[in-house]
Amino acid sequence: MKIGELAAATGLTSKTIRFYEQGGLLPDPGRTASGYRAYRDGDVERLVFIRKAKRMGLSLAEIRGILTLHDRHEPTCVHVRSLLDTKLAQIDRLLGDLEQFRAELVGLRDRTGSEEDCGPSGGRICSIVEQSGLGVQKETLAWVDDRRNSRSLPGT
Amino acid sequence: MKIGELAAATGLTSKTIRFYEQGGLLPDPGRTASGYRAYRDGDVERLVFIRKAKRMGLSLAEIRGILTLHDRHEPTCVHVRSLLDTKLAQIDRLLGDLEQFRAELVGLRDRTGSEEDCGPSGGRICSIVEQSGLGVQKETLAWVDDRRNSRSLPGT
DNA sequence: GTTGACATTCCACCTGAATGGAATGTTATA
DNA sequence: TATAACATTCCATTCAGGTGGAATGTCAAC
Repeated sequence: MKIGELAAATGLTSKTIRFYEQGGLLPDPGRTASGYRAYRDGDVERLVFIRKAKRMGLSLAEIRGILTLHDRHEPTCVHVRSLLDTKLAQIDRLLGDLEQFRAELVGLRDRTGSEEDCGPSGGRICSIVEQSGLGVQKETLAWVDDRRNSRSLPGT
Repeated sequence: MKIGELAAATGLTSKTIRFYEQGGLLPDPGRTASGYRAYRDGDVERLVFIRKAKRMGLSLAEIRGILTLHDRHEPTCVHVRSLLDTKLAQIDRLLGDLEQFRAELVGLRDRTGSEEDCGPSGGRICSIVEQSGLGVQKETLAWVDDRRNSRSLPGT
C-alpha cells in the first residue's frame, strides 16, 4: 500500500501521515525499490487508533506514549485509564472556571455602561471594561479564544 | 516616563509593551533626544485597559478594535456589549460540549477494557480507545488541550 | 514518448501572544 | 572613568498540529 492509499483508507492526508511518522507515531515503513513508502494492513489500524485517540482528546505525545507501550508489548489499558482520569479532572476544573467566568461576563454585560462613559465626550475608553474586576484563571480564557479560532478538536 | 517605568506601573514587561505597540495597540510614543520611548500618564491607563480587556477574554485584535473606535472618538460600549454577547454564546456552546464530552469520557473510562485486550497477548492496541466512538466537536478538545498546556488565560 | 497522477525531500509558514538573545547605544552612580 | 542598569533594533523561538509549495523522481496509460 502506498501512502496515498493509506491516506484514503484512513481519512488523513499523505502530509499528515508523514508528519506522524516524523513525530514517532508510526514506525519506519518499508520502501519499494523506487523509494516509495510501503505500508501494510496493520498500519491502517494504527492510524485509525491514532484518530480515535485524538478524538478522545489525547495529544500526539500522549498517543505516542500509548503506542510505545504497545510496541514494547506492555499493557496499555491501565495507562490509558489514568490519562482519562487526568483529562476528566482537567475538564471538571474547566467547567467550574467557565461557569464562574460566564456569570462574571453576564454581570459585566448587564451593567449599564452608558455611551457617555465610552463615547466621544467621555474620558474613559470603555466603562464596561474599566469597571471589570474579573477573577477568571488564565487557562480558562485560552479555551474561549481557541473556540473562537475554531482550532484543533480532534476532527473526523 | 521610560518603557521600564511604564512596565513597572502596569505589571507588563518592556518586551510586551513594544509588542503591543508593534501590533497597533499603542500609538507611537514620542522619543527622547537619545531615542528612548517617552510615555505619558495616559499610556498607563491605556495599558491597564488592555490588561483588563484581556482578562475579560478579549483577544488583542478585539481590543485593538475597541481602541480604534475610541481613538476615532466613536462610542465603544455598544461594540463591547456585542463582543461580550458573542463571547457568552461561545462559552455556552463550549459548556454544553464539555459536559457531553465529560459524560463520554466517563463512560469510556468505566468500560472495563481488560489487560488481555491491551497487553502483550492481545491483538489490539487499547480496547478503551478502540471501543470509543466519541462525538465531541473539534473545538471542544482544543480547550482541554490548552488547559493541559496551561496557556494564555489573561493573567494578572 | 509524453502527459498526468502520484511519490520523494526539504524548508517555510500558519494560528496568538509573547519571550529570548545578540549586538549596540545611553544614562546614572560610585 | 568604569561599571551597572537600562534602552534600542532585529531576528529567532516557543507551544501543537499540521499545511503549502518547490524541485525532483516514478509509474501507468495512451
